[in-house]
Amino acid sequence: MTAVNNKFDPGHFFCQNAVMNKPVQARTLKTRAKLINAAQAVVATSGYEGLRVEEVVKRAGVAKGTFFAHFRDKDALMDQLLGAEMDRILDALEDGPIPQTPDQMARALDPLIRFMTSERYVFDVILRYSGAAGVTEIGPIAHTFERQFRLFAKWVADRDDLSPELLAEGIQAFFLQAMSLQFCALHASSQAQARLTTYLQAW
Amino acid sequence: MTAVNNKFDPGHFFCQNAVMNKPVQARTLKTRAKLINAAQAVVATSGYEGLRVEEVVKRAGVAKGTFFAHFRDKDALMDQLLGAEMDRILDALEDGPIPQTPDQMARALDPLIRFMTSERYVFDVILRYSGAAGVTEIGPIAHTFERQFRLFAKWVADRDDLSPELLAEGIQAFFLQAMSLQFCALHASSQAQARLTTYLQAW
DNA sequence: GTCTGAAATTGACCATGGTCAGTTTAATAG
DNA sequence: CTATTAAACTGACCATGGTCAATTTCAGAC
Repeated sequence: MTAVNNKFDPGHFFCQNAVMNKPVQARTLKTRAKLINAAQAVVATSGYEGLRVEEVVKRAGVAKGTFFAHFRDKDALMDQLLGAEMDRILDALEDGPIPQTPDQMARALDPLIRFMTSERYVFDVILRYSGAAGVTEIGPIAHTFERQFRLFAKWVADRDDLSPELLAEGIQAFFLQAMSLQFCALHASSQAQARLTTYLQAW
Repeated sequence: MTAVNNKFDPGHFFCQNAVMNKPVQARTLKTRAKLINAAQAVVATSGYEGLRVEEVVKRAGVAKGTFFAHFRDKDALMDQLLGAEMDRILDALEDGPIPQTPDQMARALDPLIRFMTSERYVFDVILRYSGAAGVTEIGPIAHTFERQFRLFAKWVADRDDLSPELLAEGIQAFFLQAMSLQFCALHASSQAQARLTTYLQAW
């Protein structure tokens, strides 16, 4: 978890113009990497919930203002961190075989469920960013939801009663519902995966 | 919207013990009412997004500490305000006739959809509180989700292919999905109500 | 009345995310 | 090499939610 290979696409934030090559200084990438690495180190010891911007900049050896020159706000950093982790999980998912039964589907989604519900705060941020806020920018988390959607659509491509897109949106809805209920006092007992299986059988 | 009839059940917060009658001073209720009224006044002029605790206590004429003696945190106040409003909408919904078609259902839910998606911040808080955080306390918003659930179950009580409970959970999942996509950059164009209709037809 | 303990209230203080005018650094022109 | 200029960086400062030891108010006992 610490200092993993950075697959944080460089220049994601500052690429407003695809045509003219941006004069991105090497310094910028270095600082950015320092911030991300510091953040991952903090997460490794304190969890996402315990992430403090002050701590990140202290470890990265930069000023607070620098942080906000690289990330619009703390949530934007979370977006990067969580998005990257979810991408890793989705990579593995896409490599695996296509699940055939609802039970297999729910089981395949287990790693994603575990991560997304690992902390209440994590789930909240993911939900908040699952549909990108502004039309201007679609962040890493929102992208993973697109990937999810396409993956689900692929899983049900051979069903002919409903369109794969509609079925995929349905699966996504149940997927989120199953996880939401994990945090719900009224339904805390039963597991998300089991609940998801039930939904998918009906769908 | 301003200074409506207070249906904020008094003593909801401090009733830890159902047996021994609590010595709740009249002063407490009065302060509490002042805070709620002040909050509603602020919301009426600045919206939920513009709600500031400082502003509320200033209008209520109490100190900041008093606020937090009455509400665990700012979100707890939001829970009360939003829960009360949603209860009002649900009251009207329960009075009306039972919708028969998916289209009628989606149309009936329109007032609820409008309110819940009226502000991004509102939707975020509602989602966060829809499943109460701790088992110890289930707040007003979580209660409205229970009401929703029971209402949906009543709407589909005569279907015999699946249990009303499962169907109701499904409707709730689609209901939230339809609203989430409202805020999503990738699907901003189509309306939540139309999307919900599509889901319900398939369900 | 007044004494007493519990409940309610106060406001100075803290924690933390976020801002921005000013400074430093680096790339390019001459 | 120096001047120029834009990008990157700095850190003092602000905004706002939240805390808590000290104070005030209230209700019941005498």
